[in-house]
Amino acid sequence: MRKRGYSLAEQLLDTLEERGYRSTSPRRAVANVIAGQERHFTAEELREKLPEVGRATIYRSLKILVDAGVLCRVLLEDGNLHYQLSHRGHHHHLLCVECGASEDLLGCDIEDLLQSVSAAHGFQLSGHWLEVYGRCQSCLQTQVPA
Amino acid sequence: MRKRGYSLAEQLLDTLEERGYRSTSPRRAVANVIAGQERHFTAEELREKLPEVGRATIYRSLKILVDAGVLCRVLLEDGNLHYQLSHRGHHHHLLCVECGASEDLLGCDIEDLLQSVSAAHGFQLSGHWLEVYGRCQSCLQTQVPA
DNA sequence: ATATTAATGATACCTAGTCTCGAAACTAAT
DNA sequence: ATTAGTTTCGAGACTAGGTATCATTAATAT
Repeated sequence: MRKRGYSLAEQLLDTLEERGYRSTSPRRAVANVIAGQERHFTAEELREKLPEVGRATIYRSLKILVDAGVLCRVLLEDGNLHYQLSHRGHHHHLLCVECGASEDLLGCDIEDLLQSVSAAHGFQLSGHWLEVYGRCQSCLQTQVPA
Repeated sequence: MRKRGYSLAEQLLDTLEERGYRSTSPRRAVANVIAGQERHFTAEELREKLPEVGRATIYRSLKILVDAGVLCRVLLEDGNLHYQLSHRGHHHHLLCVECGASEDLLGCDIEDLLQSVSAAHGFQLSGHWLEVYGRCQSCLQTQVPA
């Protein structure tokens, strides 16, 4: 839908502008770092990479991006909250506990299953939270190489 | 397996003793409150009910009870951590967002489903976290009574 | 009874995040 | 280009929820 050379960071900023947010230099900095992020990251990590950006601004930006749907919150097994770029729509993550890789879990029947199980209990489903932890293919292969 | 009149609070303390923990008066107080708890509760709520017990002791006790498997951590939709008595084994919760009621989700195929989905992605499953939110039967019924 | 060890509470500390507020920066209208 | 009206900013105070330290106290083993 957009011209070539249109970077991810620019996309993020455009999404914000569409929602009435101004394009400011701290937000550009945040967008650039996030766009270059290969894995999920914490607010603290973002802060370390952008020491010139105020703490409140980091948290504000994260919140805005989550609300806009371009970032999603991820709960790690240790209970820590991370963020990662979200691919369109509601989904869940497969998180590698070794290298931190994550994959989106799509096209599976979890939603339907939950719906029917809830109904069986007389519950009207309103939401759910699911994270799946494990070891990814490449970590399994490099493991015990001797 | 035990004599009659054997209360839940006593069971909790026995579980601790079996694990080498001493039976102390703060722990008895904690066990009594937890045993009488009908819903999930926060560390803070426990603290309010036991102002004579030190903060550190409250948290230490909760940790021990979670490790022992008699309590489990529950993540609410608002992101807050709660605790509730766990019925044997690994399971998930249906949590009513209106009244706070919770039911264990048992005997469903979620584990199997996750196992096969993970395998399809080349992941070796090590764990997962699932909470399901909604409205329970009785809240649905009392809703809009006019 | 005594020695040993575990557990306690007070308090200091920490992490992660929110709130406040005057200053700075962005945008739109002249 | 200036200006007016907003939004956003960062510094720093503050908060919630939890952990670490440690001298004292209490529970158990001998």
